[in-house]
Amino acid sequence: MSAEQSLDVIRSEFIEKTGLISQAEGLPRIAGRVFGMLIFDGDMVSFSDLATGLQVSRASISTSIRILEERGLVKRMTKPGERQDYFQLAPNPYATMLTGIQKRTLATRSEIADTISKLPANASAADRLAAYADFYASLDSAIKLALDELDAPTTSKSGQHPAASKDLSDDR
Amino acid sequence: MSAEQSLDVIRSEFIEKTGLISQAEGLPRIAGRVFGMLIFDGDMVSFSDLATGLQVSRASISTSIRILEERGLVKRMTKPGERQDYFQLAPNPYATMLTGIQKRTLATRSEIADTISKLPANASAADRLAAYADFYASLDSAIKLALDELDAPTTSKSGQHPAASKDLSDDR
DNA sequence: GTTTCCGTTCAGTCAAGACTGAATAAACTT
DNA sequence: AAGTTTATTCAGTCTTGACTGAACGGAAAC
Repeated sequence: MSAEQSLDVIRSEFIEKTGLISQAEGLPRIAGRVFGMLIFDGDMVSFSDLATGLQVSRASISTSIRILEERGLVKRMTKPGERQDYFQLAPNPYATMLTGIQKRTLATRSEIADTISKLPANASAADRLAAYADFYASLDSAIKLALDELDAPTTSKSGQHPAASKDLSDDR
Repeated sequence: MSAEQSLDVIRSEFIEKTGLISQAEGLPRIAGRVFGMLIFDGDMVSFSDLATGLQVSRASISTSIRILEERGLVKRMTKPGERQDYFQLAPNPYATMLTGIQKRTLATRSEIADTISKLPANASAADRLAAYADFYASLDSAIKLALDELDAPTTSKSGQHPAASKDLSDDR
């Protein structure tokens, strides 16, 4: 089962994928599908395009868009002479996602540090708590690196990103 | 509100924190509290200690432990002459967590790559899909770095971890 | 063999939240 | 002003999954 697939099938499979992926990241599934549709269809997708294209109520589109806007992943646009709202991906949505993750990581890291600071000096738990904090510390510095890698302006003339050609099979 | 706090209060606040943190990471809250209790109380925490200490049903402890064991975060032990099971943190739980995250990241990365490979050469979506894939690529390499940082044996004689002394306020 | 102690499984309850339809609001058209 | 078109809000439904109590199974103690 393979060879050729119609672009429509590829497209809708991709949108379903992004729905599931985003769900795993903590977003509602529909918001993920909206995100996927914006990736695939590109600029200037209208509100009703989203509702009909994803076969979902306009109310769901409204709340999904709100969530995506709050997270800074999507930008709302208007066309002169048109009443509808149009949407597109925000400039660098992925860096924004990472920044959000970073914020959360930093918060939990400092909560742990807070507990450690309250601990009496002889507490036997201190070492294990420190290891727990270290985990979030290295997570934090890793995110920082990923951010650097991601929003490096990429001098090459195309919008091509640096990691695009990375070998996918080089795990560990 | 401050000055001194009893160790018990500090402990239970910490356990509640880990419950919430783990919930944000996708684990059930009780599993997070079990994890927190193992961090704080250390080796050899018995099954019934967990149930009574966290004030939850033994059934909940059972499933939480199962989840934590499946993820490789917790080890089950027994004491000679005792019928009860005892638990402690697995050797390097945080590296294991990262490995799990890495696995998922890699999976979604290859799903996106799969879609890209099916795309006709002239597809306008190609660039945006590539950027999406790049995001997971840099996430992946960041995780790899965090792993290196984490399970570096740390030559210093104590179990102290390298990032322990990192300045918490150096964000970006 | 019977009892006791533990852990697991399973059916059922409960709460959280995703999604919808209907009502509302706002802006433009006529 | 009345009527369209479009987005948001809100009450209600439905699904998912966390958690519990009770039944079960197995292993040691008696």
